[in-house]
Amino acid sequence: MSATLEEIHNRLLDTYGHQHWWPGESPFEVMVGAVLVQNTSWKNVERAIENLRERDLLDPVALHQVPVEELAELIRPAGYYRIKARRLCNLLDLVVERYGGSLEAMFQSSLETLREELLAVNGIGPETADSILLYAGGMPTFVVDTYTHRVFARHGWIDFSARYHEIKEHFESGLEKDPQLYNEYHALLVRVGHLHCRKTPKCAGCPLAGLLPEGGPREPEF
DNA sequence: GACCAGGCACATC
DNA sequence: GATGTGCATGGT
Repeated sequence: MSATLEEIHNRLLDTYGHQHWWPGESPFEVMVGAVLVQNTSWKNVERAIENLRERDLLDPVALHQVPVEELAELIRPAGYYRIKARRLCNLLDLVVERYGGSLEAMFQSSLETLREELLAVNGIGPETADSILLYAGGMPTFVVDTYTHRVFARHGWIDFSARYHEIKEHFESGLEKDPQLYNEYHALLVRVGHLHCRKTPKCAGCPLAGLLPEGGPREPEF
């Protein structure tokens, strides 16, 4: 590896600046957004969240009262609306039944315990769980997404076959255990990925282009 | 019209 | 463990 994790981060930060992901939103709104954004553009998620806000449903107990069919219609703009409604209900069951509807109480749990509990919810996978823990709870867990995988594999910094947990460990073992840093790093990777590292790479103008291996980006099948 | 987006569960081999 | 498929709206 020709650049450290910190150097890569700083290069991205110099280019794009702070991303302010989920800065002024409530933890609950962040949690809902984490589910709705699964394989979906953020723009669509915003419309769905607006629908909930207009009805004062951005509250765990209030949203828990809403029948799943009604919830589905409200979040329709986010896509996959029927399955996401079910997933939100599953998550709300955990929040309300185990933590009395208090996210504050929920985030008192240890990172390890809470991560297990979230992963046990049908519809919450590793990325959604880590997004909730990091962005809603401020807990130090690194979020890995498609762009993280793609950007790092194409530069030869990890293997294309690396699994979620391996990539997460790669970052967490090479960085200070700092939620702010994890937050910014992940957001910056999404930013550079969105601009330069989609299914077909656009390396011209990419701040990481100078770090590419000989012959350009690695390409198995993505 | 084709392609894509801040995944996940489930079926099958 | 590795692949393949369904889920769905809205932007480019």
